[in-house]
Order: sequence, then C-alpha cells, then structure tokens
Amino acid sequence: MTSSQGGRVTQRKIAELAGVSQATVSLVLNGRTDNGVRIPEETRKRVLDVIKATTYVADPVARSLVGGMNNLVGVFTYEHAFPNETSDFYTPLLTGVESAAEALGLDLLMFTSAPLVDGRRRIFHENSRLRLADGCILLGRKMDNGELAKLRDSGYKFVAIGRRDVEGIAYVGVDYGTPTRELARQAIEAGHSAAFYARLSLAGESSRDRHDALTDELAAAGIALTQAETTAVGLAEVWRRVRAGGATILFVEDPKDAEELYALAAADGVAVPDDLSFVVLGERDRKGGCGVDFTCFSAPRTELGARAVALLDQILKGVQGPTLSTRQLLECTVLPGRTLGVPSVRSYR
Amino acid sequence: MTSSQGGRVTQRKIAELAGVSQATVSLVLNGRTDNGVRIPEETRKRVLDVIKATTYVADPVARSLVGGMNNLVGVFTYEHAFPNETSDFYTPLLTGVESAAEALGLDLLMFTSAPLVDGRRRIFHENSRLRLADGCILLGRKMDNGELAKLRDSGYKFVAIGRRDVEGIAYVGVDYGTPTRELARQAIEAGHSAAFYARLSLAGESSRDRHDALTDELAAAGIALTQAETTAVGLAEVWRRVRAGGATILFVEDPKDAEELYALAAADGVAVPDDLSFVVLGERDRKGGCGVDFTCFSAPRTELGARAVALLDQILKGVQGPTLSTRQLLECTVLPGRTLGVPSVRSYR
DNA sequence: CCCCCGTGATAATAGGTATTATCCTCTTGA
DNA sequence: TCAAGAGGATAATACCTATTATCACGGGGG
Repeated sequence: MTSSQGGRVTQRKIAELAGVSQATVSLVLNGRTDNGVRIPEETRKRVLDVIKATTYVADPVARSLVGGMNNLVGVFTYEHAFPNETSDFYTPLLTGVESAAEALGLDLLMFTSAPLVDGRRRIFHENSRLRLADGCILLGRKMDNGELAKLRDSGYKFVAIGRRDVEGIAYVGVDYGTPTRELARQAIEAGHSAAFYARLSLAGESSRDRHDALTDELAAAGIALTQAETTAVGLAEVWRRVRAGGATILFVEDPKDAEELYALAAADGVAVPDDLSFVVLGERDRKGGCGVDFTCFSAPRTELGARAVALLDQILKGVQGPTLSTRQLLECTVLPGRTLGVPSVRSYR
Repeated sequence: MTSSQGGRVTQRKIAELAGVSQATVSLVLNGRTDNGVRIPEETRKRVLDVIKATTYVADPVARSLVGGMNNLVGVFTYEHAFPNETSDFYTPLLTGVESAAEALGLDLLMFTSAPLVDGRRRIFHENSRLRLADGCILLGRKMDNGELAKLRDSGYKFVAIGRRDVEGIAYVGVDYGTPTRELARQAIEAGHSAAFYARLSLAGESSRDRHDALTDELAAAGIALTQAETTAVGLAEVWRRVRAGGATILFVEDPKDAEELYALAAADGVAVPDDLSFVVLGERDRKGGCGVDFTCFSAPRTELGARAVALLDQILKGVQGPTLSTRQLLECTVLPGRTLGVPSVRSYR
C-alpha cells in the first residue's frame, strides 16, 4: 500500500523534475542515438543530473515486460543453493559464478521462490519467474532433459552446467572420460586383473561417460569388471558382492559411497590399498576432508561457473568479436591419493 | 516450437477461445467472489476448460508489474558472498536466508555488480542497483554506520544482520554479551586470576559488547586483564606479551587469531589448557574443523538469516497481525570445548 | 512565398494482468 | 407500465518502460 506509490521513483517523476517527457528520459537512459533520435547535450545533462539526485533505477519488471535487458543473470539450482548439513554441491560453482558476474557488472537472481518438491526444484511451476532475468544458469546433477528442451523451445536463453545431450543447448561441462581412462590405465599398470564398479544410475550424461570410458579401457586390457548400482542394491549388498567377487580394485563413482564402502572395508579388516585398492571416479568430498585421501580426480568447478556466466553473457549480448564455444568441456585433474596400490597376492576373503 | 514464434498464451487468447473477455479470465483465475463480482459456474467451467486445453501460465512479470512489488529480496554482502580460499563467513547466514525466502515465495537478488574496492563492496557507488529489489538484507562485519543512516534516510527498506547502533534501523543480531559473561564466570570459577584479551578493533558493535562484558565481569571479580589489539600490534607481539604478562588464560576474539596463537603456543611447548587456557569469544571456524576444539560460543547463524528475511518481509508488506520486533537479539550457545582448564601452579615461562 | 529539411521533443502505443466502474438484460414488485 | 434491483460480463485503466510515429519550429534554397 504505502510502499508502492510513495516509494519507487519512476521515469515519469524524473521527467517532471527535469521538465521533459517520460520518453525523453527513457531515450537518455538508453543512450539512444539511432536514426531520428537526437538529444542535445544540455537536455541530456539535465536529465542525468536529476537521475543522480534521485537514485532512480529502472524497474526490472517493467523492463522485462518490454523485452529489455536487466543485467540480471538468473541462477536456478535444482536443490538448495546454499550448503546445509547434507549438501555442499553448488558452492564452488557459485564462487565462480559470482566472480564472473562481478567482472561483467551483472547481478545474480537466485530463483529461491521455486519451492522444493521431493527435494528438487521444478523449472515449470505455477508461476515461474525465470523471465525476470535476462538469462539463466542451470545448476544441478539431475536436470530433466525434457524440461530443458521445453525451456529451449520457449526461446529462453540459458546455459547448463554439465554436459547435456540435448540438441541446441549451450553448456559448460567437464570431461570425465579422459581422467577415468587415465585412472583405469594406472590400475592396469599396477597389475590389477579383477575390478568392481560401484556406480550410480546411468541416466546422467556424466555417469554414462565414466561408465563407457571405464568399461572400454578395462575391456581393451582384458580385465574382468563387475558392476552394481549402489542406490539400487544398497551399499551393504555392494560390499558383499565385492568381497565375493574377488576384485582387487574397486572403482566408485560417488564420493559418499566411497566413504561408506571404505568404512565397511575397515570394519571387515580389509586394508586399503594393500588388500583392496579404491579409486573414486569423482570429486573428493569436501566434508570428508578429514577422511581418506582417495585416489580420484577433481574438476575445476570454480572455473566452470565463471565460464558459464561468460558464455551466457555472450549469448545474451549477441556475438561480436571472438566467440566462445557454446559447448565447452573442461579438463579434470587426477589426484594420486593413497588408495591405489598394487594388487595383493593373498586373498582377503 | 509452438510457443517460440507464436508467443506465449495470454489471457486474451484464452478469452477469445472461451468467448469471454480478458477481464473475465482474470477473475476466474483468481477465483474472485468479492463484492460485485459474480461468475456463474457454467462460464467459470468453460474458461477453466480452455485453460486446461492450452498451456497457459500467468506471466509473472506482468503480474509483478501490477502488484507493485517484485517479490525480490536483495542481498548485499560487503565481501564476496560465496566462499573462497580466504573466507566462508556468509554461508550459514545465506542458508537461512534462502530457506526463509523459499518459504515466503521470494527470489533473492545478490548484488554482485557492486564491485569490490579494497576488498569491500560499497553501497553507494556509480549506479547502485539496490532498488531493483523491494528491500534488502545487509550482511557484513564492518558496515559503515554513516552509509546505513544515509540509506535509511533515502527511504529504502532494509534489515541489517548484526546489531547496529543507528537510530531507526532494523536488525537481527546476536547477543554476545551474555555468553561472554558466562565464559568469564567459568574462568573465574576455574580459579584464574590473570587474563589476557587479544581482541579486534572496538569499532564494531559486537566487539564493544564482548569487550564491555569481559572487562566488566573480570573487574567485578578483581581479576587483572591485559589487552591488545591483534591487528594493531601483530600476533607475534601479542604472544610475546601474553608470555611476559604471566596470564593463565587467554581470551581471543577472532577464531583465526586463536588458531595462530595456539600454533605459537604449541611451538613454544606451552600446553593447552594445562599451562594456558584458551577461550574464543566467537564462532569456531569451520575451516578449522580439523583443528583445536576451542572453548567458545556459537551463534545461530542460519536462524539469523531466516529471521532477517522474515522481518524484512514484514516491513515490506506492512504490519498486520502479530508483528516481529524490528530489533532482535538471538542467543548464543556456549561450547565447552577442551581449552579451558584450571590454572597451572607452575610457570610456563 | 512556399516547400523541404534538420533539430528537438513529445504523444501514443505495446506488453500481460488485476481491478474498478460501467453497461446490459431480465425479473420482480407496485 | 415503470422503477428498482439482481445477475452477468465487459470496457477502461493502471502499472512502467521502450519504441515509433508525429509534431512544432525555424532557416535556407528554389
């Protein structure tokens, strides 16, 4: 009631104070000098002076309505963006997003109004406010490719973080295949001949990449590989199968699974890496910093975020000069760790 | 493909299809039955059927435009909001901010476009975009009270996190005095009679609170207290003075200082708490989670963030029903830790 | 003298929704 | 038959900005 009429300074108020029309104010603000538009320096200065005196800022809502730019980059996260007890997934990415946005003079609009249902946010809900931003960065492990396609068809500009196998979608992702192959080769060189892969569902692109790279590389070396999906069969059962199968090396996709399997191994008196090697095909978990020094790899997450913003900015502003690729893959670093060793001769069963 | 070129489905299109006016569609959608508004069941059903058949979604932009409010809560941080190598200060607060915003259906606007100068952001810079949001949460250790007063005078609605001794400013802060007194009493009960206080500058309200509470409580018990400002004299010198002074207990305001002083003590072979007790008058540092289990206290930071958003929301929407206080202080929890013990009889010098 | 053109600024309008005032029709009571 | 009123739906308008078409004015060339 009070805040709407008394509060906001509009172009009309500026116009009154400067003794010009609202249209003139808009033209000055946008620095228009196109065909037919001429504003003498004197008038321009008068308007700008009034604006400075009043702290005017264009209403992003009205601006969006007419299709203008807000210098707002949306950030959509499928889960809570800020870390809580259970998750600290986005933080490194957002660090990069923030620094890039700062460098480009953009503000970040976090779509917290999209409520979590079943622990996930939905892009298309009752009243999605995505359009408040000029474009959007999409963050999340499990995006729905159907939703992505729908969003793309709506004409909305966005960049996904993580590779997406959907036609016409810009992304900045991580090459998981190469480090997976590298670790597989290390395992082969170490002399392992029986491996187990505790993986996640193959629904996501990154999971498939790891899976394909690992199976491919091991098969080429003639090494036996048994697989199990941890969420499907449960970690206790996975561990039982590992022991029953006689594998000397265990590849684990999810770092949390790795922590737990490691604990199970320790409980059974299995020494790592003397009895059994552990290789994590993913990021070392931050929260587990006090834990095990796993052999794993690390993605440049902060740079990932920064690149995504830069790419989105380019897409929004239209191409000019050197262009960034709309589909980028960044390289991982392999972290040696202390959990990959030579296979033991003795059986630990 | 349907929605991109043809544009989105609007109320007007629904109206045409249902053979009614746009106003009727709006009334149906909002379920209005107020005075004067009557819509027979038959018409209502017809409109709803058309809506179901199409993919109509109300445009949030237009909706905000007419409402006057953006449902945007600004978040202004004086430093980078997202953690980097050097700082992880805001994260717990932002976790609370996010959950409260989600509950209230608000989006968060992070003012990253305000560039850092000398490691700090400035509220009033070239073109502050603060007014993009309906109101704003202010986060930061060292806010400038002059800036705050200026912002208040501009009529802008905001809530500060942390107590601010500026007239007419809403805040949600932490009561540091009470836990400081509590820890001081514990020290007294333990038998300490000579204390040292390694503190920060007294510029901030929270620093003064701690200082006043500590000096007051110790003085009442007739205990000698020596002070030094760590940033002014340097930690090495502080440590020298601590040793020279013969204090049996060291109060440290800043957790990082505490970590370093602890390291200096360890290097000198001083045992904690047997030779010297450490009490931290602040939050245990997260990054130092693997480090020392300091006796300290902990502020409910997540709740702090959530309350700030709730308070701002109330201020923006105008009062109705039970009201939150515009100046709140939350209680700390004292964490016993392992660094407060009884004073040693032997001198460690 | 009239036409044309350059200069400077404005009126009008779109964009989608919510709200209010207004209008039309039909029924009922006197 | 007319006034009153209820029921049903719409036109008009506001919200704020960006854009386009238009207008007023004066000077120079024909």
